[in-house]
Amino acid sequence: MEFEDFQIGPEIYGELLQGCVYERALHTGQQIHARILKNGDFFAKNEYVETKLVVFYAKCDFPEVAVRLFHRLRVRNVFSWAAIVGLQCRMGFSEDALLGFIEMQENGVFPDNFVLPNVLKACGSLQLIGLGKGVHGYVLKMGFGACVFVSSSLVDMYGKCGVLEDARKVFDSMVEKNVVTWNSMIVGYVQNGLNQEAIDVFYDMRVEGIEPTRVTVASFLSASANLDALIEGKQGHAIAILNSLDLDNILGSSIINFYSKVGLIEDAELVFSRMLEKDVVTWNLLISSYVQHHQVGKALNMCHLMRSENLRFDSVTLSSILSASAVTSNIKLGKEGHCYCIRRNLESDVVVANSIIDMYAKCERIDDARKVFDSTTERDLVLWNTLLAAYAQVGLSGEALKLFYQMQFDSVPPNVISWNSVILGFLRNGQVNEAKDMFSQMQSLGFQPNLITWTTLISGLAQSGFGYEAILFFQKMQEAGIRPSIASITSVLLACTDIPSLWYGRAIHGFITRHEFCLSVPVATSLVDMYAKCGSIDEAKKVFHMMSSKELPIYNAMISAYALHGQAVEALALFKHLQKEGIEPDSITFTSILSACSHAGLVNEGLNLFADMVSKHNMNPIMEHYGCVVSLLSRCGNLDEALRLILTMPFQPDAHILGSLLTACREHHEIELGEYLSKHLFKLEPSNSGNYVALSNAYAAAGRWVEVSNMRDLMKVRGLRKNPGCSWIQTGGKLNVFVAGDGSHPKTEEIYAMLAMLLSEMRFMGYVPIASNEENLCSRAQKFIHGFK
DNA sequence: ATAGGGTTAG
Repeated sequence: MEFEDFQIGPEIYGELLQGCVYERALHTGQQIHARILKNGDFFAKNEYVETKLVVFYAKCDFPEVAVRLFHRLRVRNVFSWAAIVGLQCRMGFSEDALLGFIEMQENGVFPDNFVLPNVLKACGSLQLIGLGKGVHGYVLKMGFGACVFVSSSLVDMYGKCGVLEDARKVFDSMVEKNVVTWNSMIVGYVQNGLNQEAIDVFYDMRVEGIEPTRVTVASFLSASANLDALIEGKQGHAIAILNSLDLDNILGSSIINFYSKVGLIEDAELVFSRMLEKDVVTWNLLISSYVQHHQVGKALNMCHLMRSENLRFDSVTLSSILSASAVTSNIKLGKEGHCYCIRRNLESDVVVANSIIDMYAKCERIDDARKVFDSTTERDLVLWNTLLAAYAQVGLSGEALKLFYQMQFDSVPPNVISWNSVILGFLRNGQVNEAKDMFSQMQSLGFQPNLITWTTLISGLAQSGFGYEAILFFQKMQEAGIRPSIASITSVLLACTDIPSLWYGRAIHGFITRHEFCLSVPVATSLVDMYAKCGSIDEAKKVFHMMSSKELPIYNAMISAYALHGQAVEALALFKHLQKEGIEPDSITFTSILSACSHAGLVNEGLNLFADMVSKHNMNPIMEHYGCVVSLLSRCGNLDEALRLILTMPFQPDAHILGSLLTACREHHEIELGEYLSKHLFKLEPSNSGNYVALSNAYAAAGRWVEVSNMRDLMKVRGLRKNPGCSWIQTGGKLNVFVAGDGSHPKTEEIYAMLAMLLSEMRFMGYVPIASNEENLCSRAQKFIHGFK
């Protein structure tokens, strides 16, 4: 028998093509295709072979050829339709897939259980819940509900459309479930933020004894990461290892994401280092994790390494880089990032655009932020909120409010974050009543104030000098059942400092202890500050010594406390101790220690420290540092040198530093210079009562009592609050009455008696006199007595 | 049929 006698039919080629589909062997399949064509029409025009060719090219993702062959088909059966719909689905052409689904029915071909999963997938990705429900009806009518592939796709479709109740109904009604069914349910919950439900389904699945796959574990890890669920996530990692799941990019990324979100960066780094192949997502995860934990240097280093692995930055990488620029106010890096986005066409991405706007805002370039905002076409809620927050931050409440109305005009309804920013904007601009008004408006419109709303108010009120109201809001927050955060506690402590009220301060301290808040560094720092400023250095010391591991901020607070109480020796000792502990002092430390020297009149120590700060610690002095030195120089009567320093320092003098010189003018009877400085000061800060007090004191020192009482009237007219310094004006005023009364010199005892009265009056007004108040008053009184003798 | 990453308020 001759070999040629075997008749090889067209079906054999169909089988061969099917083999190529399984193997995804494009090249072999193309050779078979060539042979079919060579063999002539009997083979090439066979319906089975033609269909198989379409299926082959479709499965091998060769859309041009697949579609061309499909259009040439004389008979389009359910198999070729399924191949084309599936191809369009895989290529992301969901609309075309659905058009195919409709067209096949118009041509009398009934979709089968191979087409339906793709159709449902297309409905899901387009979120066409109406059509999806229609397909669901078709599935039930045609009896495909029992097919686990179809029903799992229904679960997925409902999940993608956000209708979790229906996804669950389909899921629960399924008699036969496989791991994909379970996975689809878990994924549906995770993607819709129902993380706890996802975890519950995962546990049910374990009880049923279904072996998890990479998909299961990856989704479970996402849910754990979103819930900060440490134990669950670690279990997920353990399951991945115990089941010897392949650590591919997706599973690996999920593990890294989990560790990053719960703050275990070292573990994230370890998993990263063990991954054999990494893609842009893997790198981005570690980069954004570094940025979120303010390790910008490490993040940028990772960017360089990523580039050396020949991976391109994408929009996610860029939003991390721009965030890094924002948190460090690095405008140079930010602009480079912005340029990169323009070159690579990434600015059209809303998240990237948002990061660019935020970057410019945080680098104090609000006009540039606005320009970028105006250039965007697609504006989501976050984008509006970012610009709103930028205006609020700097107290441009009018702009913020305009934006708040404009976003509603553009049909973007504000959320709690938007309301919080508007409130913040008012508070930063000193518009306390407007802020409170917005607070009640938001509630009447059905928005529940959250922790940040309350904290914004408490902090804003405390900073604007409404200490009592701040404390009241803190109490109201408890009544609303919101547990305070560290930020709200430090804010309410600031409120106690503002009043100042040792009584409330102690009450808040008691609250902290009762509610078992751990004495964290920021809380302890605020407590030290509060006790010091409310007059109890002993309690400040007690809190300070309670902290076992001390960090720089609490040292700074304690040094500043000693400075305030005139205990410069203790401040200097603590300053030395901190350096012995190996802690490098910062700019704030020097502000405190210099002010201690300045209050105690330790001229040489202060000048030496100032010199050390510049030469040994390589720091650029800020206004406060100059202020202390100016005050030191003034104190020893070196007004010329103080003025020279002000004129040569690298910035315009602020009200505080001029005020400090003004105070010196009082001490040294330089009334002309004092008046000259005052003119500038009232221009700079017309509402700073300290300036009025300082000038009044200068007048008082010169015995010009008419001007003293004029200044008091001026303060009254301008609605300025009385502060502890005002008592000194009164002292001057009353001394004058003494002197003028019968022409005799005032007696020491009587003056002291009067000072005692003043101190009790201060207490009555709610001020807790601190040691320096008493010392100041007494020493000044003595000077007067000498002056009058 | 199912899977991973980035943005806003104190």
